[in-house]
Amino acid sequence: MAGTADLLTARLQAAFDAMEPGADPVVRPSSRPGVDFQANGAMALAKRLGRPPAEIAAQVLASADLEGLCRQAEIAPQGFINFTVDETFLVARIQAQGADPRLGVRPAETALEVVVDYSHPNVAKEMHVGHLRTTVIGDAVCRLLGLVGHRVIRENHIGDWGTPFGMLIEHLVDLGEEEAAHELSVGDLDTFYRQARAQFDASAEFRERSRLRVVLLQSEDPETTRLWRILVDQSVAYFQEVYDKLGVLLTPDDIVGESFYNALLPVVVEELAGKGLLVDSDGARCVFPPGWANRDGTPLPLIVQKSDSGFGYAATDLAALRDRFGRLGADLVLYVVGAPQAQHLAMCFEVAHMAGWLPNRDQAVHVPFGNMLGADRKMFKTRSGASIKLVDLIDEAVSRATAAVSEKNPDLPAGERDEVARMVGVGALKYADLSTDRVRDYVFDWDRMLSFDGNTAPYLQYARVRCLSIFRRGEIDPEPYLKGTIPVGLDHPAERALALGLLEFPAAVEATLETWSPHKLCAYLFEVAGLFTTFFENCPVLKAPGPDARDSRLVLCALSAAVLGAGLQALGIETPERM
RNA sequence: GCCCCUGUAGCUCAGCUGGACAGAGCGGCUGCCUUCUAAGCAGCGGGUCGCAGGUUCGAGUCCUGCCGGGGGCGCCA
Repeated sequence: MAGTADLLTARLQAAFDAMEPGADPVVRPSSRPGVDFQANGAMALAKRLGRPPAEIAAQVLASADLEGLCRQAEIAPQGFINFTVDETFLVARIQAQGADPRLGVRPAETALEVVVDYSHPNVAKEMHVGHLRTTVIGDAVCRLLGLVGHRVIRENHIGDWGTPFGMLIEHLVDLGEEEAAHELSVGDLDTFYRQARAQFDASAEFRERSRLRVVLLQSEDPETTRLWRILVDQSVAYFQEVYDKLGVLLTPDDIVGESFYNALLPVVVEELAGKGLLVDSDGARCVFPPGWANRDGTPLPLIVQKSDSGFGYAATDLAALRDRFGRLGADLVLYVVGAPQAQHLAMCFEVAHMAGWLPNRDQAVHVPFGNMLGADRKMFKTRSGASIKLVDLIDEAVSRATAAVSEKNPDLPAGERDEVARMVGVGALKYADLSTDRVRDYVFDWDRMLSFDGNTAPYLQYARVRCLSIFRRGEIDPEPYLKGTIPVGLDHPAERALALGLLEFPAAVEATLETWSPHKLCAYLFEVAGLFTTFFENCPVLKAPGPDARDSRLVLCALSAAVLGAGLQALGIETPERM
């Protein structure tokens, strides 16, 4: 089911083609009173054809078939064509949307195999605020991809390898396995890591042990591997606790850590060398993709193998690309990774393309995001300057929401109150992250994200609850109202505006996926919530003028709840039935 | 020095890939609860869209150059 604007475009296309093949009608929603959409394409044509815009517009209108779609079409002197959509058309669309379990969202023409690389915490290191955005945005992207029928392969590329593991394993040995496992299982990863670091800095003997341990790890010494496995397993269990709290799709099965690619690294080097891409530079084996320059203007290398023969992270990233397009048969790989990695990823993509692993450059996409900032517009940190644990952030969101829910609705039973508070608190945290353009830094503000006013999760959740409460109050089952069999009238402007808004849901989903920008869906849902509350204020439902008006309005309520619910779910935000 | 991102109301953010007078929330001011949840709604006030040029019938949106903020630029990941 296409958006109304798309349908109008399709109707106008032939008329525009007749003027100039391929001419774009440029249909946009209109903000003018009484006008639903406008077509701006006549002006551009007028210039090219050397004729007055209004004349072009008139000719377009004369030949376009708008039967059953538009009640009215008017030409403004500048050449805008203003359309008012036919009410019976709107009603039919509303009924069709309600009857469609997908609410009009069209499956993608071709279902793709999409790998989404996101979250990627580090073993034996605390998950902190820096992991929130990648995890939350990645989760929303996965859900949206699934919504339109793509096959999604989540890959959590955790940091489970590298020289720090010598130090971490030695610290584990010093602590004793049981004590270490205990410490890690309570989630005190920061302390564990800091202690290891402190030992490393303080003791030459420890440094030497750590160095030797790295060698043992790399040579797959069984005992060392066993100790390493303890660190990984404990950390993965801890990550899962955080993911469960956050309500994201990730599971331990999605983990494909850096170590997974170890065996492939020599293959990567071999194949690059075989294609003549590898250049020895100061002892390191590098690829120099064209177009990147160094500080001094010399070509910038992607270092695949360091001069000490160790592999850099570029090698791992290349191996992952090779694996994803080769073994996994991916059509598309998305990297939900912070903006600072842009150059690194672009170089990896370029090299993978040169090596023939990445068929087309546009099949690997960096989905970058900016930082979370504190009120002082600096990196979000605690007063003491430490990074904030993600669990603490989640817990505080829930506790703040608990306070708010208790205050606003003291009648909720304690059990339900806690559940609602969890949905509201976590939802608010996630929505704050999703609702602004991801490439920009955003300012973290508890009060704003938990506010019930404005573009927030609680406001949207509440708008949906208001829809549902009408059914509860009237002891009405909403289900029959989504069958598309109940007559709908759109006499009141608020009803009409709401209907037009609800019909844009599929278009909003598509626009969101086009640029991997969850904030577009957020903005749409906020708009729908606003349209609904206006309708709610102006159009009594249970006390409607008559049974027909009541049923008609119940259809709008049911569909509003469905669209808000589906939209929030697609963003990974839970939807309470009461608040 | 080169490259990437960014600059819109006092604050936080939208602005649908160039369309009609730039929108929303918060904060400020004013109204609205015996009526489906006031966790809400309606209204008022508030912007030379960083600056200067350019392209265009039309620019917050595209191009160039400055200014301010953030980030990246060879063996950490």
